[in-house]
Amino acid sequence: MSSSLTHSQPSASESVRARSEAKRARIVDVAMRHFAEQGYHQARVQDMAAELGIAKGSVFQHFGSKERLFLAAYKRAVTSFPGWLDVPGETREQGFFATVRYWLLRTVDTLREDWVPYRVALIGNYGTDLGLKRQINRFLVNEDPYRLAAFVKFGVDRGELRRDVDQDFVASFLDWTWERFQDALLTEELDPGLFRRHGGRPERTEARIEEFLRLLRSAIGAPQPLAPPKAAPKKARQARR
Amino acid sequence: MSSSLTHSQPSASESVRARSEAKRARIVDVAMRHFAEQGYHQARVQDMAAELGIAKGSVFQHFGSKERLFLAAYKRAVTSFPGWLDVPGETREQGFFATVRYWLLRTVDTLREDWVPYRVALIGNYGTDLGLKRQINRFLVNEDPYRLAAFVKFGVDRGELRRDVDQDFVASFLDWTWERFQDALLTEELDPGLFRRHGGRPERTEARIEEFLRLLRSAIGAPQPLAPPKAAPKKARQARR
DNA sequence: GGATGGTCTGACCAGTAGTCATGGACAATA
DNA sequence: TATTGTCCATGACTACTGGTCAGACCATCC
Repeated sequence: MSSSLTHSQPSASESVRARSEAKRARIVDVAMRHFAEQGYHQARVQDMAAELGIAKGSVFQHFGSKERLFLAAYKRAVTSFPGWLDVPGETREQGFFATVRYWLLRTVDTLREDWVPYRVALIGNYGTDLGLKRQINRFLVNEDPYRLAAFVKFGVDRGELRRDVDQDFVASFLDWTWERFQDALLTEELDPGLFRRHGGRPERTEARIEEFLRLLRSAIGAPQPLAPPKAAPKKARQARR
Repeated sequence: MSSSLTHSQPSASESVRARSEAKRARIVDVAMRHFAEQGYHQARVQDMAAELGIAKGSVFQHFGSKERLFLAAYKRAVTSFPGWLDVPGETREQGFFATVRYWLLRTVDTLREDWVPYRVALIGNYGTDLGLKRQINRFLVNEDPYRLAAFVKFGVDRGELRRDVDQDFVASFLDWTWERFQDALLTEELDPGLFRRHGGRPERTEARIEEFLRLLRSAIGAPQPLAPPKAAPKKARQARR
């Protein structure tokens, strides 16, 4: 990116640089909120500048275009999320699907505290131009911010995931279903009507999660995970109406 | 809007109505192409009007806003697609997953002939505002244009789908995975780089489809599709195709 | 012919992303 | 302290778009 590291100027250009960096960060902060609250197209660069107490032109001087500003906000939002394997050691020891469950349960709670980054990610995934989406995708492919690949490898190494299918494909499958399910789950309270199923009662959330995990395990789990002599768990069959 | 249907005037208001309808149809036709080629935001209402040889104002008179114009285009695109069960009787008899395979194979070919409706659908799903997406979603929920519910019921009735999970949830799961896989598959040649996996060789398409079907069948298929005939099948390890 | 109602028009408006010449703040130098 | 040069903030400005509307236009109906 920059060549600041080659020169070891102590304070001069360094502080200037830090100053500029700090300003960029402030702008991105405000931009995230605006994008999250208004959506990409409704958000006004002018409003962000006003809130920051700076001129609109400054924003463009720093980011060049609204698209790139959003991209910066998107990247910050996504990189602020933890990776798949950033779970308590205890959960990690319980394995792959326990980790998936952990995140599903956790995300619902986390969301209530701070939904801004999630909303920005959502907008990046569904609510911008296809051109922007292409750049977003490139970022996701190159950076793998959630460390999905390592997570799948983790599952395979533990023998929890099937090996008769290309590992990348398993990762994709997890990615697809996880993302859509999470969106359905989260937007249910955050933005009702945005995704398919509209009626779900919130108190059924945990049951839905277990249902999802069952399907997911069937799909990508290793063939016989429950073969050995477990003490016959009485599978409650009350699911059917 | 108008109360023409209450009066049974034969030709007068009827022909006017037809005329108006025809014009709307022409506009939607052109709009579809423009949206498909340029994307939602890059497409200019002015350009569409110019191509049609009419004034921009007329477009707005008929549709009120660009959003509603796109919505009309989207609806036409989606309803132009066949439903899940609109397959040759032969395929239908082969069952649920054979039908899924049929559509996966078929869509790739169909796309090359006419990619406009597909592109419009894609833009509706990923490349507009969240507000528009909400309306799109409402349409999909209310109309179920692909007859997904009936298709899933078909699979359940045939005993090909598992019954221990809510039927709606199975439908959602199929919807999610199908859509993402299809997008990945189709955009691979149509728009490389739009979705996650970028490297796939086109000649591997059929293999990928079989891989997908295997995962899908594991996820939502009935537990033991190959149990009955043999006396004591020893837990077949190999997933049957 | 004249009245009537809907349709088309294009000039017009409001509002936004993006530009740029200007000027100021600040650090390095003398 | 004065000078100089670099970078950045500024806000007036442009280009262009979606959207509006009063009136022209036109087909139908008395």
